[in-house]
Amino acid sequence: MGISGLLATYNPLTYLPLLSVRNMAKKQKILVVDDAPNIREVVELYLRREGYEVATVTDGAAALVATQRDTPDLIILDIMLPRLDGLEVCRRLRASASGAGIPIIMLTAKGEETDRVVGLELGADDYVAKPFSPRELVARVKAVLRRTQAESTGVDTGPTLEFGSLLIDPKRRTVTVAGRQVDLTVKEFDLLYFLARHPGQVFNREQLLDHVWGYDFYGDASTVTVHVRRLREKVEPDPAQPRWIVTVWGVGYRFEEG
Amino acid sequence: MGISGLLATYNPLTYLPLLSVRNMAKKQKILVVDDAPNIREVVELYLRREGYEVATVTDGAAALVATQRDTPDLIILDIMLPRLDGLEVCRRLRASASGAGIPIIMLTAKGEETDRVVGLELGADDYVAKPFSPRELVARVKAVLRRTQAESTGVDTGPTLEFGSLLIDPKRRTVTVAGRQVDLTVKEFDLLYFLARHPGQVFNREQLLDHVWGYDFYGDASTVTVHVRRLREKVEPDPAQPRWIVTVWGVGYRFEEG
DNA sequence: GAGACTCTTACAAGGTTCTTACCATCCTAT
DNA sequence: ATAGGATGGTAAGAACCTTGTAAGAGTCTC
Repeated sequence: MGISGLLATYNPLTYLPLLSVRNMAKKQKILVVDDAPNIREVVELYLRREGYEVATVTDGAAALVATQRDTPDLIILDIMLPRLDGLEVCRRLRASASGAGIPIIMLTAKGEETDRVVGLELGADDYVAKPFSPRELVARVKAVLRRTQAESTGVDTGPTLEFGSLLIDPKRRTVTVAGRQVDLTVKEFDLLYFLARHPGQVFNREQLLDHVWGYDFYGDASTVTVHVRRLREKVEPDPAQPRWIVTVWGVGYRFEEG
Repeated sequence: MGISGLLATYNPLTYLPLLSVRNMAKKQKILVVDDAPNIREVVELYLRREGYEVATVTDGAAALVATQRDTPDLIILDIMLPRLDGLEVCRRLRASASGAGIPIIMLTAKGEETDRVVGLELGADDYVAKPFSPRELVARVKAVLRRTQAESTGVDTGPTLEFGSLLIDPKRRTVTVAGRQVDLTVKEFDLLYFLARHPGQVFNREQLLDHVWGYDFYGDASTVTVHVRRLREKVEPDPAQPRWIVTVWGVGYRFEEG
């Protein structure tokens, strides 16, 4: 008996407070495709715990059938599969009318770096390397769903923001201060745009790392400090007396509108 | 010289190891599970240096017991262990109600039947291959804690409170009195927000220390007095005749609505 | 109304957190 | 390859907050 037996025996689902997929009216369906039973079960467990509806299949051919039948909201696809491998499944889904729009997260074994490129080229939305933590997978699932659903509702790039003489245009990725265009680097822009999209709200450095740098950033919180400094240097009329990017002592930073 | 002079001699703050775990008031506990004494020592040393509280055990069974007893914030778990190996410990923790939420970092020996292990390792939040640098391990610990804490604390800032012309917004960490924004320090804000969340209820200074400063604060009750004073200075229209933060003579303070 | 207790106010010391400047590393485009 | 920019990290100093003490004002009790 392997992991599956044990897990079944101690099924923790019973105790867990089901925290929810936000205020989604209906449960979202996820299809898990992997030939290893233990992976299927662990992934299923964690996704259910988050309130998703989960179906599992063990090979590529079955994946195609299940997609047709169930029209899942997202597919988690192992690359190494019997009969029809993950890349091929991905290719066929993208070619088909019904499967083209469904987001896919690929599972790859460690060291198969090349698969990432191929997978993403074929239209996968994200990829996760084994061994992965279920928590991470869940985070990615949420991120991908958020992204793709935002896209389908037309909020591709956010709106242009304006605060007095400060103009932030996400489409062009440019910032204008008092009519003068300012060149920001990628991180600088992302940081500014994130803060400005939540005016008034205080974020500590850890939260900013999560939102701007991403879930899988191994780094120090001082990174945020440095970027804030450089951002102020470029954007603020008087960097020592910031008007927009304000320090909240002992907590973090806040974007202050005009 | 009175009692106060004597008390000053024993000022407890002087002795406290004032290591900082960032802006978290409480020290975080980490459980290290490894049978190799030198690894335990090095890891413990580096983690303590970063301000974490560290416990160590040498085998899997002890790890389960220690987890139950201490409820650590994170577990560092070697795979190769006597009695009960790391994978099994991980599995059982994930299946238990109390251990399911605790993040785990696995230590794996390099080149150790990677393909087989890959499937079984699921359930940990991160993996570090031996030999590893202590710096890297510390970086990973921080990253994992950041992720998991963002999950749990990210959503639950309390509600905005309103009492007549007084507005308390925990998301922005600002207070508005009669339309005018007032800047509060961390402690001032926490104190006000705590009192305002329990309107009418009287708290003595010790209770306020417990709730706002934390259970592990060794300090004088006069601290509360000083903070109440400054809070009134900033928030009350007439600090000498407080309208909201009222003194209950001989007992403590109470927040009075409108 | 006096004494004792409690609270308010002002202030200084010490610690923590932020800013600033600088350096190392990585990536990219020439 | 190499130069340049972008990014991430570190250390010193400044700015600010926190906290304890002491003196003065207020309040309760006898």
